[in-house]
Amino acid sequence: MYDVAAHAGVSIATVSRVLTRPDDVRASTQERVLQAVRELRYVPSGSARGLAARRTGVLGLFLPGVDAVEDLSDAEVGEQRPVEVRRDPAKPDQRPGANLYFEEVLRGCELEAWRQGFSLMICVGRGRSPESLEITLSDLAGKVDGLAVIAQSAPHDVLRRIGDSIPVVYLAGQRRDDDFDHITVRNREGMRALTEHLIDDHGVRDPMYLTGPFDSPDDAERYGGFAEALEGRGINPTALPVLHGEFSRERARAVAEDLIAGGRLPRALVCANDQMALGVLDALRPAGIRVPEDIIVTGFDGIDEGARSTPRLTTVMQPMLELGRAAVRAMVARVTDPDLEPVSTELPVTVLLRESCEGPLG
Amino acid sequence: MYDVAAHAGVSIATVSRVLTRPDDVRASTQERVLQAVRELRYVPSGSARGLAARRTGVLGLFLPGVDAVEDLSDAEVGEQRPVEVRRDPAKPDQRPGANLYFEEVLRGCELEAWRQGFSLMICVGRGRSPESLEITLSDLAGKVDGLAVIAQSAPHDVLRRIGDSIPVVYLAGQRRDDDFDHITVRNREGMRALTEHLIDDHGVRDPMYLTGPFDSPDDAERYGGFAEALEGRGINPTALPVLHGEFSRERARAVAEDLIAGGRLPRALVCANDQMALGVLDALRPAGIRVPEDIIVTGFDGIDEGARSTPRLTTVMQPMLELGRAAVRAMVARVTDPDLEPVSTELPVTVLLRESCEGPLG
DNA sequence: CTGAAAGCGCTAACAT
DNA sequence: ATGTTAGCGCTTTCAG
Repeated sequence: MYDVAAHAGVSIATVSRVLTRPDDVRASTQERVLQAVRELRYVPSGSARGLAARRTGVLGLFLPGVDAVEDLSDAEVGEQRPVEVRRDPAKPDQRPGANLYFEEVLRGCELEAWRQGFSLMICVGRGRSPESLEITLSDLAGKVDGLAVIAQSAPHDVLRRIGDSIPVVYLAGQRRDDDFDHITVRNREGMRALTEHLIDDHGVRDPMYLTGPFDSPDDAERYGGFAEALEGRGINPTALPVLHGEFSRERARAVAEDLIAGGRLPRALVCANDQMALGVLDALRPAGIRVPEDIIVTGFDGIDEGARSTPRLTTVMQPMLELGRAAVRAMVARVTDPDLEPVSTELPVTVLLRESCEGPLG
Repeated sequence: MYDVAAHAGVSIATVSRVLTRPDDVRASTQERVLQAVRELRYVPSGSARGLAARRTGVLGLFLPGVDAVEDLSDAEVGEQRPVEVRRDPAKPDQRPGANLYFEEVLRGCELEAWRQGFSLMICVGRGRSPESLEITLSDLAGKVDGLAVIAQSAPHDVLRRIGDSIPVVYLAGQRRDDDFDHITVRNREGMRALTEHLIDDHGVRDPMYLTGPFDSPDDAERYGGFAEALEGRGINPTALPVLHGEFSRERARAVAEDLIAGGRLPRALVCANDQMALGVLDALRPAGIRVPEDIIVTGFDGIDEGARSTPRLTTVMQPMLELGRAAVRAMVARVTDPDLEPVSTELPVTVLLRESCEGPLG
């Protein structure tokens, strides 16, 4: 920067101004400085800026570790053959489809961060020990102006610690009485609306529910909405069987296969996420059971694949991109004004009625 | 940090040491410092560290802008109804499936960065003017120790400029004689091996090729491999029709429909990517044309969906995760030793033979 | 093994 | 509109 200043015949302060508030500088001077910047290939140091300005212009997104720290080989690529040819028979899907979910949030964060002139740093909370997690997080916290954390990727007490050095916003998961912003999605209302549709418009009286993991607050909310809808229509939800699919396509398929074998298929199978609903379809298809004529199947999430399956999947679409964007907006608001009251936002969802309950659509 | 030092009864230098090279400090002192850190909820400033140490511990990944700066609303969420219910008839897919590709690279980068103790900053090159792109990039460059850039997301001259302040590694795309590392994938060899399999093991003599955009260097390589295989078997590739699908599932479907209508289906349709191959299957299915009995269809990329389509898609799998990891390794190597010769790495691919050419697999 | 001191490259008053 | 100057919070010699 000193070089640039010298080259342009101005002081470093002017260079700084040209780069941060160009309007405070005469156009001719500006031009000269920019010229020097270009000639000298000057790239301003983010660290120095961050230090001096007390804000880095970076926001952080902390995601739960989906991948189980896979093969940690240091792969010496040179040795391998350039092409390998092999047969690839079908295998159960291995990757948890859950990441599709987060990728959309990520896109939303990046998009909004960009709009607001911030950079985005991402960090995946890989298992390891609690301490290493804490170090990772605190390290991250030191580099950003605000941190968005996806539910269940880090313990609340650690977040609270970080929360008093920078704004933290908690995404999805359980709403708790913390000192940070909280953004969730209307899981309950979405599932209730969907279930009511099934009851009111399709005359379903005995839907089965296929749940996810026990510790999923999202799923708990969804089941709550399901139960509420039934109760509101005079149906006792506790009398209905609940199945367990762990949010996994494969597990759901197995569960559905059991149902088929036992001849215990209900009129409708309400799944706590799309992956499981797809798994159910996987089981139904070869058995020759028609959807929705013989059985209605519904999902939750609104993943892309559900819009292309056969039949196309009725589901509740979560605004994942908006989740990310809202997170960034919340952080930016708080960076601007650090002592705002913590706010709790619940984003709207959309029930998408498709073929798996409606049959062929126009 | 001064507080921590005071609290622990040591100098700031010692605090620094405990946090960066714990082994240089007596265990008891260390413990005292760590204690103070915890009590004071101290989070070290990344900016200050970066400035003093001359390295930020952050790597950057620059991706091409896939999303067309969608609705830039500032969405006041409060006003919306919590649930909307609506019918959702099938529509052509809108999102370019291409991002799936990059998400995998991103995962690879994040994984390897984490392993190497770096953070990862991501930045999407949203259209805009060339200057704004340059500003974005230079801004990013100032915040990281190294930058990985995915092909075609930024002009080479800008990258060169950045390249002399920090290491730049170029991913995929055309191999050029630049001053930075370059990591690609064996597009040519992969497509050649696949095509040879079709000729040698399935007796195909007149495959049609479905290309992507004209300006895709990846596609050019792939077509090159295709042509080489034919020539090597005494078939003249220029005598064979080439179709244009723009890497789009919808376009490919339309093209295939034309072919069907015209009764001009070849024995095999070799697609330059998986999305197009899936589009072809979309067209073939309702027409009652059997794959692979009536026509063989192949893709390229190895996206998840191809492993689950009906029939499952024969393809060439690109090591996207490895691409990301290799990029990070290259950057780290260069951060360690800045004046290494630029290296050019070509990652191996795998031809995955599945039902769309082999028929039912064990 | 620990402390003292000199910056790292910028921004933000404050002057002019 | 531009220059001067005092740090920002840390790492890193260099002594001890």
